[in-house]
Amino acid sequence: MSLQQLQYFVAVAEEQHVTRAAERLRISQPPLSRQIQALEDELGQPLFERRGRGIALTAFGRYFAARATAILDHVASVLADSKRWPS
Amino acid sequence: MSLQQLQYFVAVAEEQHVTRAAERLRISQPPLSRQIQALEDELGQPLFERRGRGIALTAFGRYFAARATAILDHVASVLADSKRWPS
DNA sequence: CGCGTCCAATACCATTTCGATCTCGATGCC
DNA sequence: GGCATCGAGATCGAAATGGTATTGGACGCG
Repeated sequence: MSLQQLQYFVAVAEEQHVTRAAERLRISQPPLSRQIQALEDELGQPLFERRGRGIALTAFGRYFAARATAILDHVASVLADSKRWPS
Repeated sequence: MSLQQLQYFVAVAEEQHVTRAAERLRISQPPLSRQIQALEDELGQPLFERRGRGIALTAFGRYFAARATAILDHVASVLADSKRWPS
């Protein structure tokens, strides 16, 4: 699991749409799909249901999105602190 | 910044010794040194003072170690939850 | 139905990143 | 001074990541 995967996942979860999330992240759609799959494999849980057209978060996906966002916020706050640190 | 860099940094901070930390992490010493440098570059702050022989945490390094540990704990707890999730 | 469109997944290749080995420079100890 | 220790630098091979092209399946519309 990587912070990048968390960022990718949160983007997809917010957009509910892989292609749009990929555009937002400035990458192309296939690598994004693969990172999401890799994350699901590692977690041992599906994050999205694959519908005919598009995707939808599972219950676990909703839980995980909340936790992932919290972690990313934590990271962002530490990064901001480091910029403000009295050197 | 990556979770791996945080793990690497915490190991070095705990060991206060790059080579021992590398052994604990099951990698070799040079890549570990480089990851620490990359992290310092990104943070814009030195995490360690390079002494003649060995290293020592800076004040910022001590602060950052605490935050990094918290983030890693958060990640570990989410991972553990995902294993326990009622599928 | 059947065709076109939309969307994610797959296949394949290029590039970047990461780790291992070897070596050097600096420092402390005898 | 000579030697051991420790972190940093250089170089190479392996793994991970991203891009392009394409496929496969589902929906909408005629």
